[in-house]
Amino acid sequence: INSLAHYNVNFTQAISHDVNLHEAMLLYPNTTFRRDPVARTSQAQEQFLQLNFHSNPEQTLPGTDITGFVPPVDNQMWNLTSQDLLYDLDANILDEIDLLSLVTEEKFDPMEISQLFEEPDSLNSSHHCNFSLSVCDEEGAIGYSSDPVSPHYDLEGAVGGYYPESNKLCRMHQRNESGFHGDLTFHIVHDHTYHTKPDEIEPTSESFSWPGKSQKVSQYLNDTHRNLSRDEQRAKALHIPFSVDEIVRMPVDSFNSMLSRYYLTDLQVSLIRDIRRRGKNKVAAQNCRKRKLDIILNLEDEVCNLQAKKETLKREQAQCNKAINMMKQKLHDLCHDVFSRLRDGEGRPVDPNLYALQCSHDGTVLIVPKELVTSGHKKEGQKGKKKK
DNA sequence: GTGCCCTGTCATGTA
DNA sequence: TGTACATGACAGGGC
Repeated sequence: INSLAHYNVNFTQAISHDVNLHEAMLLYPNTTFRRDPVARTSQAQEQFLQLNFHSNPEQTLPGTDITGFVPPVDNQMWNLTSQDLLYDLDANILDEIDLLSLVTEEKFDPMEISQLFEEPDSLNSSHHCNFSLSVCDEEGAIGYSSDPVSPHYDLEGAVGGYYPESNKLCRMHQRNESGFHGDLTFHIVHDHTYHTKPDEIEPTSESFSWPGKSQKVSQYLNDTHRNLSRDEQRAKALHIPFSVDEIVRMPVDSFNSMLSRYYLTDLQVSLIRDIRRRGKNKVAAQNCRKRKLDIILNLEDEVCNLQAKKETLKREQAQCNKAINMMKQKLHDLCHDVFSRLRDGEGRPVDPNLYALQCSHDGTVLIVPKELVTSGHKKEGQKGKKKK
């Protein structure tokens, strides 16, 4: 604040002259680039898609006189303004894209990146922002500045002072604990975490970090350490203002509406579409495998059932064979008993080797010479061996 | 080191 | 034509 007063900065000139891209974002009535992070995390997607329209356009349109947004020298007012103005005007998208290309490389080398961050030349050159206030952003800063007396305000990427080209010059700033850059006039800490859950952002005692290294690198390592999916890491690195889950589950209408309403770079749109495609396919693959497993299990059950049925049929067949053999034995015994009682006309026993018993259709039993029986059987057998 | 299993991803086909 | 879904094939990681 003191520096603000001290330098007597004309924000109107600063914004309107040097920050065309974000000025356009601010002046565009339908811009959805401003979002309430609290609402984002607590409201349904259909709501956050329209968050922008809940706000009074006049409040979001500083017009040509941004002094209305520049707070008086009042800490509280400044905090409100920094939240209102700077939170979602994330000027680091392209910055993040560049970093993403580093962190998503398969051959990503943290040491190489860390060297980039450590190089004094790159640090010095990074401050050549094409910005009247010549400040650089605190990338990946978590949460708003809670220090109302902090005299450091970073307007780049906040009020909209952001050129992609200049950003390239401004990226990769070494950060320190206080977030203070010695040659910076203003420093506004704003939230790049969007909707991400606090536990995904806040470092824990378990997460490791490299002293002196960029929070970005540390965050990447933390993300990896926490097993964030690759798409989650990509989305976070590219500041995609939606969670992977939201992107995947979003109805197609809402999805298309989101793509058209929100100011998204081509790379962001491409990533979002890839995330959605991969997410959908991941679920489909899971369902497919589950289905295949169910089919296999069902087939195994069916095999078990058929095997059990086969065993039952085998047992039934054995019982039937046993019954048939018993009946044959009874028939043999019965025939033997009958022939033992039979006598021919001369009172002699009938030889069972020469005669056989034959049942007619009317139930009468005849004693037939086996010659006739065998010849008759031969005849029947020649007809088709149907009767035995 | 190797094999198996699980999971994510891609390519392709279908509705 | 775009989208969702299903599925085979492949790769990578874990055990």
